[in-house]
Amino acid sequence: MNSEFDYLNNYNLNDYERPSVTADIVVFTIRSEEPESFRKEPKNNLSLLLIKRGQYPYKDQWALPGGFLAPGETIEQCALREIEEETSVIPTSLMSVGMFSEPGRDPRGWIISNAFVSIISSSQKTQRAGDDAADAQWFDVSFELNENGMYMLTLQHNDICLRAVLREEKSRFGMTSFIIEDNGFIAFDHAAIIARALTAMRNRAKDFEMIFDFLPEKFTLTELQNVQETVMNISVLSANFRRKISGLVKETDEYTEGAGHRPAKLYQRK
Amino acid sequence: MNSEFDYLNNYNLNDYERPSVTADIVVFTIRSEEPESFRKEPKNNLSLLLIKRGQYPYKDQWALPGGFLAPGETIEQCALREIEEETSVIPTSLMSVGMFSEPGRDPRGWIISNAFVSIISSSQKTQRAGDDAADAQWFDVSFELNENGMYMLTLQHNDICLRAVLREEKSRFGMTSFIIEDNGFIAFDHAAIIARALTAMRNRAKDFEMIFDFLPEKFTLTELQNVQETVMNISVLSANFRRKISGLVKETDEYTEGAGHRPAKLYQRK
DNA sequence: CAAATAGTGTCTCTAAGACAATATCAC
DNA sequence: GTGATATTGTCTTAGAGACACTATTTG
Repeated sequence: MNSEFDYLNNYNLNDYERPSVTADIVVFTIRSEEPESFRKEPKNNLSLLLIKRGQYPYKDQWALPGGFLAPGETIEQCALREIEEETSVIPTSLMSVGMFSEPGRDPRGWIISNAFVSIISSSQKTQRAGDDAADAQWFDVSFELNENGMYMLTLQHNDICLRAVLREEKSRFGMTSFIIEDNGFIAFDHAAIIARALTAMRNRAKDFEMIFDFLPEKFTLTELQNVQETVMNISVLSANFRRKISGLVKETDEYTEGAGHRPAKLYQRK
Repeated sequence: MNSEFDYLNNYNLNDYERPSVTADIVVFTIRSEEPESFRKEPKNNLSLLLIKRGQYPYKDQWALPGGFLAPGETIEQCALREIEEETSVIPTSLMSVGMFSEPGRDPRGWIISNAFVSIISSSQKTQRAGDDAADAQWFDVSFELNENGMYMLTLQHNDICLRAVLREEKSRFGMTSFIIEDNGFIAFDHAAIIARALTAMRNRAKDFEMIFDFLPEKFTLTELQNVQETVMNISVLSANFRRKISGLVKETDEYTEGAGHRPAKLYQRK
């Protein structure tokens, strides 16, 4: 009983209670509405993926895709596996936005969740999500601070409208946290996860990070600008956007065509 | 068997294997060396807390403070509890730097860890750590990129010198990851945790975040500048530092005295 | 030509970095 | 006065934001 081998052989993790661990993923994409005129550019909407729950708790309500961490995989692999199961698409990017471990957050028991942001580009068409018969749907996102200092999170899909109310919690440093005042029929604490994910993504999008992931490999600068504006819910002058982005992209010798106006050069990420 | 109550009562989380979950904390502080001349300002060192392991695995090697998540607490509460147990100090700030869940990272079994950065200010003297008889010691930190593209992490306490070699792993976005080439006798994957923690803290310190936590409530601007320089391992011009920090601090009407040179005004964080 | 987007030039203002100069204490 | 740090001023340059202007395609 003195060697490391003996010690580890007799070490029993079952002596301690253990939580179940899940990965929940906020999968974003950008969807375009049909333009009124053939010349006009389409209007973009930031959307996220929700799954209709088929079981208790929160049966028939909408929740983030996610699932339990399995032995032999990392939490990132778990997140990617769950996204693929729901969308049949493997996203190229994944960002952790922290752990949610508040006791009582899941009525089924002691379950803690690592939350992620992931982005599916407009070129990666997903069969499984979006079919009107399916239980996986894209919801248009709106997230705004109202005059009472409350954050309103609105998720909309056709006539389904989920509207959660959250309050920002000041923490010493680290990730911004949100407290749910009204979950708006979004399951579990997922409204708070979505709020944090949006905040984290918008922070990144300021420095032009993550915005490339919404687009195919080749894109026009206007498309890229539209992504940033849609994600951050702002509007910038194209001359300034082009100047600032110029160091992060490289030209190709291809152009768009047949758009009813001057063709645009296609760029790639540098 | 149709109601939510029945469903939850018969729901058994034990059907799935579960990992043990720990919080590991990189606790930083700044320690001052004695100046050569009574007039000179002391030289500052960035230090972090390591615990000498009394048991296998990695017996007699140095590891980060940390421990298992217990039922009824959040992962943040767990981290704070572990810091308090080791230092008898409750830090005012805590930042998550992500999950470490690589299978095989812990020889004892399936154990995943949420890593944190925490800061103890120079005014919060800790009895338990630092006593030469104790198993908890402050190690001076050096973390640099060498000419071969490898990151060298050096931790020093008196004649103990731990030197790990790491490689940066490019990930699509999110936190920077490091791969351990040589753990330098630092237990588990803690060298990679420390590397990520340092990177995250330095990124924050750029915008003057977290640097206040190293100091007491009232401080001189030179002290604050020294903290930023020590944490980031850079050197800036004081005139420019003062201009940039001016919006984040407020004056008090107190001054330092008896320092052998012009007194400095004390400031508070705004 | 009209509609619509693509792309360039330039003015102003702010902020960052470099550096010079002055202020004030303890001995 | 000397040594050391504290504090202010200002020059130059880089970058952001605003805005005006030109270019190019399709119906």
